[in-house]
Amino acid sequence: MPELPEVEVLVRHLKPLLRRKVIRGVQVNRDRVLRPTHARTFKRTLEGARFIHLTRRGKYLLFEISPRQGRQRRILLGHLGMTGRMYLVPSKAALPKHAAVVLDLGDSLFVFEDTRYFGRLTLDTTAVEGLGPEPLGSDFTIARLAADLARSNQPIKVKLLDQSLVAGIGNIYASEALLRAGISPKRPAKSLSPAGVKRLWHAIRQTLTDAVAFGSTVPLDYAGTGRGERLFYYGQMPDTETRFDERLQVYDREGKPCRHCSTPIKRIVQAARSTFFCPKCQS
DNA sequence: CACCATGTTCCTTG
DNA sequence: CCAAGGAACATGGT
Repeated sequence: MPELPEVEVLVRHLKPLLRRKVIRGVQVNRDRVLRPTHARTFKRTLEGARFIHLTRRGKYLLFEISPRQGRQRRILLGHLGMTGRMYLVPSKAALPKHAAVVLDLGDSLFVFEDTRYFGRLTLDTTAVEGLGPEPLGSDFTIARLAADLARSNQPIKVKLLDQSLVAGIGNIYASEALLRAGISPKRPAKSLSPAGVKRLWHAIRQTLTDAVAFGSTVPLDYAGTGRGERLFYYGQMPDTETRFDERLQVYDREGKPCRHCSTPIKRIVQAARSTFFCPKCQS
């Protein structure tokens, strides 16, 4: 579930639940997700620490924590990788098979579950230093996007996955944004016209904004009753029954009719990843 | 068994 | 030095 919209919704959900909570205990089941922090350091730093703020940067979660007395506030950096989830469960709840890290908050447990263990929960924050602007922030301007694209020969779809260009777009929303902009994923980044860049800029922001809005309508229940806890990547709207995948225009729709012109959606592989597009709507 | 998967990083090649 | 491509990471679904 991990692109910017999913992370944004998760952050909004967790923020009030974690505020001022003190970490009473730390259980690390998979050292790899702490990289490069050592389990010892991780436990020593977090035990007794208090959650102060939670923000998002690209696909990363930034937990600001206040360690035990005297020490400087620190950032605990989270990333969901491909299959990561973070949620709270009752203290006595059974833990999932792939619970990588569990934090005891006294009245509940914070669980970082990750089937494939590609995610992170670490005290090393260097990963966010190389990120480009927030796509929904004021630093991400049409002029900046145009200037950055003009220096790249990469196919535009591949370039959109470059987190130093703009932070937070992943494989699903890259295809979705390009359909919205009417631009072929195969076009070299530098070949986009000024008008094309402008359409892409709007498409990126609209696609992500819409996804966040959709996710915000999905009832999340991490409190432990066990239903609706799968985040909106797998969720559905309570009113319309619209499933997440039914909202997508091209992603994972190879061979199915384009929702705009009925032309079969095509799938190609770029940089070893699937790209979906409508050959008629995009050029 | 084969192939595919929401992501990032490292290594090789040019 | 940089750009681009591919493999690796690890597990599960179809």
